[in-house]
Amino acid sequence: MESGSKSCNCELCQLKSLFFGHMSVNDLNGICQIKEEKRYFKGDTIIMQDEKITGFLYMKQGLVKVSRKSDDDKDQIISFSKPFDFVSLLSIFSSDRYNYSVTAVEDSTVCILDLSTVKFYAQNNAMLAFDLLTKVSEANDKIILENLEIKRKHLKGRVAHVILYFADYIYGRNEFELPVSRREIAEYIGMTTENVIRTLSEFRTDKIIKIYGKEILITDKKRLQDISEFG
Amino acid sequence: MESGSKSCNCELCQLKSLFFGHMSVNDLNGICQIKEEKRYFKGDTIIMQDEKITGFLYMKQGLVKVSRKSDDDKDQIISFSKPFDFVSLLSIFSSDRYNYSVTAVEDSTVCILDLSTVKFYAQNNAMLAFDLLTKVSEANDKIILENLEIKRKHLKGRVAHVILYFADYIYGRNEFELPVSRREIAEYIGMTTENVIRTLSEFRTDKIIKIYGKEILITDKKRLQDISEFG
DNA sequence: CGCGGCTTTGATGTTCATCAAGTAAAGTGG
DNA sequence: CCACTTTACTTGATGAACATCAAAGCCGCG
Repeated sequence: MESGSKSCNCELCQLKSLFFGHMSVNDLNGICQIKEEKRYFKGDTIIMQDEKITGFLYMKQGLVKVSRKSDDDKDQIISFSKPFDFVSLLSIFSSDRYNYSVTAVEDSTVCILDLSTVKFYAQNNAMLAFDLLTKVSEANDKIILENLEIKRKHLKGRVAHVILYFADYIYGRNEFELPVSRREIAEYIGMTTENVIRTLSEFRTDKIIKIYGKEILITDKKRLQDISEFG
Repeated sequence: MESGSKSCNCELCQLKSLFFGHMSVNDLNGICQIKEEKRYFKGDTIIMQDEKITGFLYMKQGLVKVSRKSDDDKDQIISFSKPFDFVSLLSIFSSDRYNYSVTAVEDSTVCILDLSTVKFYAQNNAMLAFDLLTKVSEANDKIILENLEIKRKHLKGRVAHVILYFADYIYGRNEFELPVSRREIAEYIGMTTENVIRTLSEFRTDKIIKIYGKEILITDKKRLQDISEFG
């Protein structure tokens, strides 16, 4: 079923099913021909706030932060997202410019399709559009729920929550290297850098975690969960 | 083109274009036959968190709050929404139960369609699915941006922001009756009821607003905007 | 008429931001 | 490669912002 001239492996991509499970092999090849796979290094900007939206992006690998710079020039981090979370979905169907920036916090690989092409297919393939609808809805729900969760906690609970977020949701283990700076944690939970540091130090003093620079090791998970839940 | 037995006026509804601009007259009549128009009074619960999602709702008239009760039994208000904001879109395509409650804060009229029917149409009508995609994306974007805006402000800025939100966005005039209690404002901006009241009193003392119970009159809008922006 | 919820104000204490100062780490240019 | 600059991290001291507690008035409703 090789039809195009360019080598194309989208059919084998494990992410195919997420959006394109309901596309014909022909259409998939059509999309595949125009895709561009791009690699970003930690710190690279993938999407810049206020830029015109021309691409449909999805992450194959890595970790990114979604953030927004407000009028007073301060960054607020909206979410840390890994593959299958599809952060670029945030405003591509509702705006012509990005409301948020996306930055790699770990080396990341992204597939880029031409947005108008994807829109064209979506407008002609109800199942594809419906799949996108589901994904957009899921991605947004996750962000809103997570932000509510953080909002109802105090400083310590928020910091505990973030550590658990990385341990359980992002890495799936109790020892990991923090992919972000103390300041970025602060921008995420809406507290100051100093207080994030102070809280981490306090957790260390209380033997809840061990810290070696960016390395975090959770030694008393139960306590951490209690603090997150409220304490 | 009268085909059904039930009287049906969806074709005349001004909201038709929002979702169903790309449906055939026949399909529209099909949907219209099963629609139920329902009236709610101030205080009524329209959607209950954790309930099974069976309906596709949209507001024709009124004002509602979208809120979530957390584990510790406290309410957090996510947004105040008026017609065309389509709050029920929040999780109907990503979850089988509601993540949020919706409550009328003014008398409200809502149209209810059977969700599985709407899904069926969406899965067979790409333009309809695409329209829904746009709406879902818009509704979520608005919520996320608004919450970021509030998050970066302090108490006074938040209260000022809420007053301006009602004045400019909801009512379009500088004199209006607050549709919500002080406590609900507090639940929305993430502060205590006492401090919301204190701040309102302070604005009154400073001759920025006048207060007669629930009636608010903005007398110094420039100041209020400055405080909201940051002061 | 009395009860419960909403509103208001004051007093008090806690939480958190800010300021300051210093160390460590990492990038930059000669 | 080293001096230099910048950025990240850390801790302490102080004061501001905010929550909590308490008490009382108000209003609607059974």
